[in-house]
Amino acid sequence: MPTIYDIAKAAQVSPKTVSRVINSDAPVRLETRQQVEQAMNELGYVPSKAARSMRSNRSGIVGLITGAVSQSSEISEPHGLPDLFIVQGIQRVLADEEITLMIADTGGLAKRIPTLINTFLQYRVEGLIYVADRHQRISLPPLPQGQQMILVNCFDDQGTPAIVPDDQKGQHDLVLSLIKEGHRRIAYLCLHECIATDLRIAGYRKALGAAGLPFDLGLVQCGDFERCEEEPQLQWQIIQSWLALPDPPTVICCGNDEMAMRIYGVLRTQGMAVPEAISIAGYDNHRSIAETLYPALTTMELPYESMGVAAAQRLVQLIRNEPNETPTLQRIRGDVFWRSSVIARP
Amino acid sequence: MPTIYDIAKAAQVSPKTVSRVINSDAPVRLETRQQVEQAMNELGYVPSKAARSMRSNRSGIVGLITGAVSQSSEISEPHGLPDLFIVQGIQRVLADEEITLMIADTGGLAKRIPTLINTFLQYRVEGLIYVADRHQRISLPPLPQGQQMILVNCFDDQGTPAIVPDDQKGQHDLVLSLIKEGHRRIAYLCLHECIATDLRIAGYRKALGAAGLPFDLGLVQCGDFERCEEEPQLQWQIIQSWLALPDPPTVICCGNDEMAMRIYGVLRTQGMAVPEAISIAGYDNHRSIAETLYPALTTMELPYESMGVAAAQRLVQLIRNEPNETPTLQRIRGDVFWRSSVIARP
DNA sequence: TCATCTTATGACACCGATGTCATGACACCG
DNA sequence: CGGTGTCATGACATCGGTGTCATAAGATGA
Repeated sequence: MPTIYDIAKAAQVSPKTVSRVINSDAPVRLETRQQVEQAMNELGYVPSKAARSMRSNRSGIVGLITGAVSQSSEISEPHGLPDLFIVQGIQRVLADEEITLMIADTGGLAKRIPTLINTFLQYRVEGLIYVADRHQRISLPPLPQGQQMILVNCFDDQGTPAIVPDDQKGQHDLVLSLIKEGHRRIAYLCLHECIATDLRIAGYRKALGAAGLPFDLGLVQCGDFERCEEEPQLQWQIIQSWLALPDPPTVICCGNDEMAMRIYGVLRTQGMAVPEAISIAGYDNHRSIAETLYPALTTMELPYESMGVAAAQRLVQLIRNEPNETPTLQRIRGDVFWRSSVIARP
Repeated sequence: MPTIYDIAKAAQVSPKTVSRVINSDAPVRLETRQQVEQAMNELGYVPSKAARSMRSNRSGIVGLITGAVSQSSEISEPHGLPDLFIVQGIQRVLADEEITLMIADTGGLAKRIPTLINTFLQYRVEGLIYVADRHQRISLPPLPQGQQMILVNCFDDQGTPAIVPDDQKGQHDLVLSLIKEGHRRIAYLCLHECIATDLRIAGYRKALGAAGLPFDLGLVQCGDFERCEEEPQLQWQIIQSWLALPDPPTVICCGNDEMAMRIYGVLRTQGMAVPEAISIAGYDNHRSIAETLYPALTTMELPYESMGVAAAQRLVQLIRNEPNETPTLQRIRGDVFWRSSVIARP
């Protein structure tokens, strides 16, 4: 691979002049420039980032740590929307900023994180991004002074800037949409106990309150049986108990789109049509499910892509040392995606 | 960030001795070593890969180009198994080899590829991997002499080493499994015309032939209507026509798991139970669909993860200049995943 | 005891870029 | 015509490591 010295020799100028042509940071005579450019083309010159970043102290690299890439396949637990979508958003923003993304993967093992961070530090990354696979509280090892970091889909107690989904507002908005369509009895088959579930139940409750509807504790049940064999029966028992109520629900909100997909199966096995017999709503807007299901699923977007965009933008701000007034914990909102699994009620 | 010079000063040795401690490539007196190590710990020393790779000419980086990260969200076309799983496999192997992965994304625009390659060359990557989103023939711009590259899920005419799924064998094995379970009339609702479809139809046909069953052209239909509004009706028309045959099929193979999921909906809307009325098989083993559907879907694995592993291993071989006798085009086989959407026939 | 070898360490150049400063050629101005 | 400023270019040091070679101290052997 040729260097500026090779180019300099070929173009009969000094290496520094070649550098000037490359960076156009000082005037170069047209004729000289052309000679240099010709030499670069002929020799197939590609500048070395290593040499460059050594001098300039700017690597142009951001490191991203995630369990996304390998987690889902090693651990067979039910997974919601793949956090890959977060990476998408990040990637898009960084590409525009001409920053290269290095991705490392924990493989589901948190203990690998310090090693991965160390590798990134060796490359002198200008920023670090940690992406969690679900909304959670975390604690990462301390970083060198001045090393920027952003947390995505998680937060810590050290005041590291963090981007999380607005789960409360999300469930709130979804339930409000259902109420607007005439639903008055809204059941909620939620996920297991976790931060997202707590926030969403709070949002569900708040929406009911805002519409003057009573909060019926019996209409909120955990429908997450970790895909055990009896899950369909257990879920059907819950639904049956709801249907047996004097004032049964007209719509079931599911903890995520995967659960909604399974509920489709359960209901149909029992001869109940969606949405004619009962409406179903999901959560995540996991498009490969929500759009593909028949009928297509009404759901609340888990705004992973937007979260990625927000995270990258904020990191770029930090790197550029631009002032920003964003609170440490930044909650990102999603939209309701209205599809045919919910029908309006008179 | 401290350098070896800072460490050298603190430990009262020369920079070269610090280097020797780090690399343990020459004997260092125990006492000296401890002084150096203590200084490194106290100052929080992290070696600079940039400086290192400049001297040693080894970056420790492999570049990966894919449309995976952003494609699915920008382009709303039906997508099969996310090629992210390929990246998983690659990641796992490279992590073991202490190689760092840089990921760049075309954002669905092929014209960005030369720029992305150029960025990687600036980092002096030791190898390049191009991952396509579906099995296809491609053509990439020429690389500098000696630059190693591997194609995954695609191949070219220049003899670049390539890893592709064995689509023919895949459909063949799936159909053979169905035949073993007593199915004799096997319909195939395939995807639109493409390399994978051609190979799979060939495999389907070969399996029938091997079992002495006739190949009935009428039982192979394209069921891919690009998610248009009328898709369910159009699919139902095809299925109806099959059911009206004197000897109707007992199982429908779908082009992929997403199509199978939609067929579930169509059949159930028409009051037909899966698998009691008719069995369904998919393709891809897209686990978040196949395992979540109710009943769970029998399907052929599209071995993306294995392909990633194979690609990374082969690239490492090339980088290390190890001899290998693998053919240019390496076909990777998957397994049949037998679940409850297919029942045995007497 | 002296030549030879091994061990432990340092001096110095170099990898490929860029920042700083110097220099020569002109143009411009009074 | 001499001083000043701009343009175009080059010499040289530097970033943070590592490869090469030199060297001093101690061990080994005939």
